[in-house]
Amino acid sequence: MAEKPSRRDQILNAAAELFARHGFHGVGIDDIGAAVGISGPALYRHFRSKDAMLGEMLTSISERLLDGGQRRVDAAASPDEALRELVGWHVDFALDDPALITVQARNLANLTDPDRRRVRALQRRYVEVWVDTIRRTVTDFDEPTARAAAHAVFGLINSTPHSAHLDRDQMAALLTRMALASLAPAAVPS
Amino acid sequence: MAEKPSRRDQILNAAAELFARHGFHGVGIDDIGAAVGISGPALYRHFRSKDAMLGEMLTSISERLLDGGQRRVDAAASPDEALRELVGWHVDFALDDPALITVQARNLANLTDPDRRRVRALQRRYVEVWVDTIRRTVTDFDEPTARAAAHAVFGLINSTPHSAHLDRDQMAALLTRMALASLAPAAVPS
DNA sequence: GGAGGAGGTTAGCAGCCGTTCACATGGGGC
DNA sequence: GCCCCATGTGAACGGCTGCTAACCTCCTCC
Repeated sequence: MAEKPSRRDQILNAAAELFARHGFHGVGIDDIGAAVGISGPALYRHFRSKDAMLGEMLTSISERLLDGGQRRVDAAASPDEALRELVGWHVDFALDDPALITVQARNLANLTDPDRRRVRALQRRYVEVWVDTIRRTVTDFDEPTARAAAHAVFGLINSTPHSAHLDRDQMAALLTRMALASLAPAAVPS
Repeated sequence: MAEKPSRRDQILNAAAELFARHGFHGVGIDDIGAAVGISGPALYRHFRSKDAMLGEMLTSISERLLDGGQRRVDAAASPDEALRELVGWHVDFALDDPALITVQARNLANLTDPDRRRVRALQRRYVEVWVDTIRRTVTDFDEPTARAAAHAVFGLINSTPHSAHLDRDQMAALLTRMALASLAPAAVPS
């Protein structure tokens, strides 16, 4: 028997979709309700506020990203493999949950202060995993450069939602190839 | 004598900064006014509406991107040079105007229908310039793949605003290197 | 079979926000 | 010197939106 998603999760999924498409402020409480077949204020039986929905959404994404990434790096046998695993992990995430990735990339500013602090902290730790892994394979990057490179790769991979012209597998292959190529050590013209 | 920016342009710049930081709906008319030292409704002496500001902002960015890109490609002597020029152009743009790039990447959804159509059309033409250039240098990409690759490179380059840890020149060098590497023909393991 | 809680409904309120209005003012051309 | 238009102001309005309130209806469990 497949897991029946709880009402909370239904709501969160629908809200993520809407937030991704129209932006946090562009979506009304009634819209979210309508998307799950109930209407407006019924949402308050499940969440304290609209802000709370965004907060829960973003902290959960950030936690999943961080510990999935950490786990894969820990399990990898070599730095190169770690990097490939990390790229694969992020690509899969972005392709499987484009709405969540979009919301996370765009709507940090709409969080409550405490929520934002929490999410920021998680994101920093995730970036740190990337920075360490990158520096173990691309030896000519100093730390700030590696950090900037990590953000650039996120941008590359997270671009997914804007172009659905390829099927999932082709897209995964393309993004993986491009991401790894962009992080390859500088080609030294002999 | 330096160009004195017209009031309109002052407003547009301030609004771009605010839209980039808080999102279109997260910024009030009064906020924009305050940012240029006038207050609230005075803006209506210069723009018909808040939507009109976003509309003008995005069409002007899209036009500048398109014809700068087109010009550089036309002036290039070889496909490889054309691609390098295109990457350099987009990188410069993103680094010089991070707010505009951010707004363009995130706030398409907030445009009026006719404005959105206009901007979409311009963006499509810009992407087409990239697709053609990419396909002339990376011969193993079919058209949909090249289009997806172009979007991915935009994501990579537009990630700029999220990481200001490097100075402009280093950042430009890094982004250019990564973008070109990500588009290099697939390394065939001999 | 009656009590009660979970989850839903509609009506309404309060605050915000884009926009308009009536009015001030100051610098240039006749 | 006067007029007038460009530019700015504060007050007010109307609609939208997040949230609360009051009420209904099952389903469950003793």
